[in-house]
Amino acid sequence: MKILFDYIAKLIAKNSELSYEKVLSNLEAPSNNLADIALPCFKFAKELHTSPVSIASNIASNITDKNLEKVENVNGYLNFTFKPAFLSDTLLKNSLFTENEIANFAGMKGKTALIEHTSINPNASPHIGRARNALIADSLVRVFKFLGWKTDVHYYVNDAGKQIAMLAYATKDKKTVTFSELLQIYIDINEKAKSDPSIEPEVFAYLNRFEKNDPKTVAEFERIVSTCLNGQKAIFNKLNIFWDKFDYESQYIHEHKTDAILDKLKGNPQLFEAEDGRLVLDQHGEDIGIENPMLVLTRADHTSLYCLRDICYSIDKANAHTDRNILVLGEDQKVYFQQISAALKLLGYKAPEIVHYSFVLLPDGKMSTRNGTVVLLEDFMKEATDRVNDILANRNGQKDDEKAQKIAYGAIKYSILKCSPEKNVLFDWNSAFNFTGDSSVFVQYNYARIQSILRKANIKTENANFSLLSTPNEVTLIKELSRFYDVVMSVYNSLNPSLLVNYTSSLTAKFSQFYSSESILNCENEKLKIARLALIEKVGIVIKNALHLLGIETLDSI
RNA sequence: GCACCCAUAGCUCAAUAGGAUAGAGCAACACCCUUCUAAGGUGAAGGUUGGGGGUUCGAGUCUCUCUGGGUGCACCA
Repeated sequence: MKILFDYIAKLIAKNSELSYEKVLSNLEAPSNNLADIALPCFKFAKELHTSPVSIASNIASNITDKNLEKVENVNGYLNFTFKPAFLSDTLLKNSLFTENEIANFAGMKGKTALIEHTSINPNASPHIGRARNALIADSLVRVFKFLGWKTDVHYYVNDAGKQIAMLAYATKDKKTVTFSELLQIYIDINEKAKSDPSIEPEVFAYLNRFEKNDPKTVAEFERIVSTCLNGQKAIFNKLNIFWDKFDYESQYIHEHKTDAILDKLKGNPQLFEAEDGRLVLDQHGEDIGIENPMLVLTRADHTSLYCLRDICYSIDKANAHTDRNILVLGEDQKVYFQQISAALKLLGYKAPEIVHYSFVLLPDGKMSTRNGTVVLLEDFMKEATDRVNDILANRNGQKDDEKAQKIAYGAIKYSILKCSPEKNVLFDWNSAFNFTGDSSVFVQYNYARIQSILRKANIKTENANFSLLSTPNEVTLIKELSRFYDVVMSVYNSLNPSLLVNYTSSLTAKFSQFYSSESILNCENEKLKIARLALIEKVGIVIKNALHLLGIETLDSI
């Protein structure tokens, strides 16, 4: 579409007193079908001392162009409609569709991004709320890679916390521990600790021995953490989500890395020692949304607390000196992150760019790992796969695990990524398995239709004449197709993958409408047939790329 | 109590850095498979964009306020 904006801006600049730059920055591509491109003239009214309507109609009457079908004033909007043949040909020849084209054009090749995400506590199987973190971040990683970036994806493993101590304590007499039983063990020990006051001190004794690097305790912690982390990784890997590096919180304890930070803060007026010896950062005056912003860095004995280790970790990440440093974090950590950011600023480091997301809610309220009111990601994955497999058996006469997984996992990702990150997502088992309408299945299904047609046609499309594509359905589809690059860039700029879901959905709907109203293979005109085949080939490429950026796979047949 | 986020059709969500007639899907209604995959398409129906004020030529979008939901508020991670 950029190329047409440029075309119109030049045309207007030549035929009016408005400058090219001013026009270009005010042009719009209306989503209604009143015009292909429009210039709202309201802003120019003061400067030109004329009404928007007369500005638009004056310019309209000045312009004649062989590629335009219509130039008109509609209530102060200067509306341009291109001849369909020109529009189709120009857009299909000049828009960017492939990874190569887009990465080359974007001009960001070789830039580096460190992205940390998920980083959930290694205490249980992840629930679908946590999955939101991984899905959003993974899509961003894919977008950065697509644009030519080198990404370094990190996972911060909180392997030194009270919850690990609890699990270590609860499993101390067990010979083996499996991933699947951890959640129940965690729920049980939390329940038990409520009524048995002797447990808590024992747990803290565990934690204390761990921090003192007692080999036996460290091994017990490690057993829990590795069991859990491996289980979590396996689930995410099934969803094609991977990390480059796992950073362990315990290194900051065992290697005393936090000491350097305390040294650096020594003498700083914001740092003070409380009566009992704790080291505290007074953050009054910083832009932090709580009444009494204090960040407690250490215990009374000056051993580090989580936030100090987190600051240390953030500095390690900052010292990687990547072009961008991004962190995906739940909304529950907003204030905490503000505090960490302020502390980093004080120490002379830049905080990561942050992407917050809201929680997934169940129809009866919130999820809670401790109470066991959660929907586990792996349960959701399994149930969805089974249901899709049943449908496949019904349609095709046989089950197909590989297809079922691609479809089911796609549906999960699509439904979670569809919502804007700042909004709560409502998860409902009753409507989670709707595979019709606005879902990834609809997109995958139409992709399969395209591939089926291309297989049957088996014709080379290189010499296609795009100017033959002029029906309203074709033009609408082509306009939508040409937006792909802009959408990828919006996701890059806003760090919001839901835009890509909307686009994919809308592109597919437009293809589907074209498909049902125009014949492709049975098209009587051979040249038109080739042009249409070339068009759907490009639609297929964009759908495949768009889904790929969401972490969703395509199928050549369903 | 204070701070931040959210509120759009019966339900789940859109609305391209304020722009024209607020769009999809689900559910409910009427149609369309001798035709490229019907997990599809077409039509009709569904809205005082939570309430009230303000800014603007123009507000779902910005602002103030009220209501309701989410999240958080020093020695947890």
